[in-house]
Amino acid sequence: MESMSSSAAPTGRTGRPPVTSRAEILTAARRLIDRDGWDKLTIRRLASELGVGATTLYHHIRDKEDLLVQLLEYHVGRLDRPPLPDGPRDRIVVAAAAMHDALASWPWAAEVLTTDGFVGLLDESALWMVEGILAGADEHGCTPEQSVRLFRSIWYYTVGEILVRAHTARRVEEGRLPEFRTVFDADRVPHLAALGARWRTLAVRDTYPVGLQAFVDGLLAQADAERA
Amino acid sequence: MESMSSSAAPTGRTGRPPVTSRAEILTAARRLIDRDGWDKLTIRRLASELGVGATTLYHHIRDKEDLLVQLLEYHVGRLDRPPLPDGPRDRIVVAAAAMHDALASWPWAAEVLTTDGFVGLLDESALWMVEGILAGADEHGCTPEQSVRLFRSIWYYTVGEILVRAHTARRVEEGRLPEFRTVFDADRVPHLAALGARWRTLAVRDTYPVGLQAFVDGLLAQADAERA
DNA sequence: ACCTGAACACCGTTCAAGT
DNA sequence: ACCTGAACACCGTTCAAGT
Repeated sequence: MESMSSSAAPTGRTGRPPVTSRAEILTAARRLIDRDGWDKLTIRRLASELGVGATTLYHHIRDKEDLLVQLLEYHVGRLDRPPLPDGPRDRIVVAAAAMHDALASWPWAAEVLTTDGFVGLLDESALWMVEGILAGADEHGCTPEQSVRLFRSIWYYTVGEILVRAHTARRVEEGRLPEFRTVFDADRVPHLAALGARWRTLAVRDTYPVGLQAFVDGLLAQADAERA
Repeated sequence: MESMSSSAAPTGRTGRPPVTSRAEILTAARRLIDRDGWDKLTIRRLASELGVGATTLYHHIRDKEDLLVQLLEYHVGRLDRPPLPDGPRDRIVVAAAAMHDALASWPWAAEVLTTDGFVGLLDESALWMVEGILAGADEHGCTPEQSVRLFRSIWYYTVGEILVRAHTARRVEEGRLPEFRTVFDADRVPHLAALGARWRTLAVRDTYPVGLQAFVDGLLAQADAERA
């Protein structure tokens, strides 16, 4: 397997030595996103950030999507794990909120997040949140079907919130948020018209946690009723 | 204001006659999406679909995003409106489901859907679903704050479901859905491991409507408790 | 074994010139 | 008033050639 023709190779390997590595690429990608923004992460820019040719990256990643998945997994994996409460209902809420907060830090991962079965791509180290939700549902008395449905429902709510708010935040900092209508036809949409400009004030509030609690309670009650 | 130098102009206008129009552009865009897929909608392709120069389109639309907003509004506006039930709770559920179904037909509108305040971009003809939800919440006894929060929560859930499932569906038909893990470490994630291959079977089910009902009930109960 | 530049097949958008 | 081609500043990815 090994060759002995090459000179000055520290390891027992043959051929041209690597100029970069997976870890280096992922760190540079993160640095680039944090500094220049998510939309600036391109293969070409990432390569020049590393000082290598663009095509070199294709020896370390399959394609751009593979880079995204690796990036998310790499960083979710180094998150520290908060203690989960004892009660099953609260365990679900805390685990889901932790999942939300973890992903909300990397809202750029939309392409990855919106893959059904995304969970199957992750390492065990990033799956304790999923496990926490499933364990809580099970302990509450849910069937496996109900537990999976509960998880998926919460997942949709969480992904939706992250994507909408991330997108909005980006537009705000780019200063190109479309001006919001405050006047509506009171004959056709009376409630909307009555709210008027208050909508805007109310819409910027962070209602994820309180909505999550309502959802978990609703889902658990529904599961109970189904089994009764 | 008017000029009289140009010849053979049917209308009283001056200058070169238009080769296309807003309506023609929107119809062509829809045709292109339906035929070739969402990701094939580019300014250049759309122009050649119409048989005009790419730069011509910039006289009818501001930029690509403007095209998307107009496209969504144009098609949501021609949806027919189902009757809403009398009870406030059921009204919310039916209106939200109608909103979901309408948007799920154009899941490509992700860029538009994930703009907070997206509602403010729409015409009254497309807002009866929003109005239906707000009216139901109000009639149930919700405060304006609670009604807006209820709507936003449902909106996040709905958008998340649409985006995840649309993305998954696209990958399936492109035949590049990542293979799903079915084996997990039973010591670290016992519930996930116990589910194993069943997850995949359960995850393809359409659980949007049943999840919606649980969410609405949870949100209304929460609102009641807050006011008690 | 790994790296590279050239090339391919695209994008959205601007702008000066034409009708 | 409206249309146009050329041009600008980019993309992701492939491939043959180099070390």
